[in-house]
Amino acid sequence: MRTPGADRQRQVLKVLRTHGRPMSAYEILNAMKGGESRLAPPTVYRALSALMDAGSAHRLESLNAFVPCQCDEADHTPVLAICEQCGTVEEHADPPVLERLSKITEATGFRARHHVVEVHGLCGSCAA
Amino acid sequence: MRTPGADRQRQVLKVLRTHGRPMSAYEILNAMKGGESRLAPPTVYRALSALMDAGSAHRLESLNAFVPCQCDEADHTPVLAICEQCGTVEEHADPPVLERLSKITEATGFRARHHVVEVHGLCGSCAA
DNA sequence: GTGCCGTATGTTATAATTTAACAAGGCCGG
DNA sequence: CCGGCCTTGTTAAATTATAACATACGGCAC
Repeated sequence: MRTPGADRQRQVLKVLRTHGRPMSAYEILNAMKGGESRLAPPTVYRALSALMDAGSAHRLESLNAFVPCQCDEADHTPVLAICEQCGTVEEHADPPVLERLSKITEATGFRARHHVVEVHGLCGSCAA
Repeated sequence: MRTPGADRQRQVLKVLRTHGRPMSAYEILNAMKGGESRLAPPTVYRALSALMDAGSAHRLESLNAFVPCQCDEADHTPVLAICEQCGTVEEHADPPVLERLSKITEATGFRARHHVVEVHGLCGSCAA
């Protein structure tokens, strides 16, 4: 299996959007099992993989969890702000900071290809 | 168990430094088993945890792997450049970029506490 | 010293996450 | 129709991480 079904992708994206917080692959799996009894992890992972390729979902590397993309831009590397208390994730776009990161790493001849930027802290509500 | 033994910590750090590339916890475990037959994952994870608290090791969130800290500063959040080809990791310090990340996320009232910044690409040797 | 308590350490077992490898179904050209 | 290929599904297992339980060590009251 290579290309995950477009229907599956939509289904996963819907679950992610409904939930409103980062979800682990198994949380997604269980949410989807409600409507369909037989469903295995690879199905979910493949759909997630396709969604991420399309930029419709992001993976939180530091949490092993996934969120739907919150902006509409197709291709972008987000800065993700993750609330340690309530789990909400805010998505920011900031090309200059990515540019800067590339510059820093290129000091040694490194060729930057992809950035992972996650900020942990407290969201406005939880910090108040 | 709370505090991992200082001896264990040194042992883990030595393995990490000897290896020269990111290691998974289980790679560390196996490397240590060479000299000592009975050794369990929690021992390694606890030592790693203490090393990271001390800033002597870093976790690569996007690889689920660990590297020894390459600079001497005690407390710092590194920018890690990870070569996708050969696996080497270069460590950079750049407070301004972290500052900038905090600024960006604080636009919504977010209070930044900890940054995860990893750049994937090709190191100088592999890009050549 | 001896017995008790708390901290440090170790181990077993299992949970959670991810992927490899195999199997089955459907569509298209011949 | 039939054979191959692309898509999808499933089983099983590898990898990563932690909870919960068990043990040992060391000080301190007595």
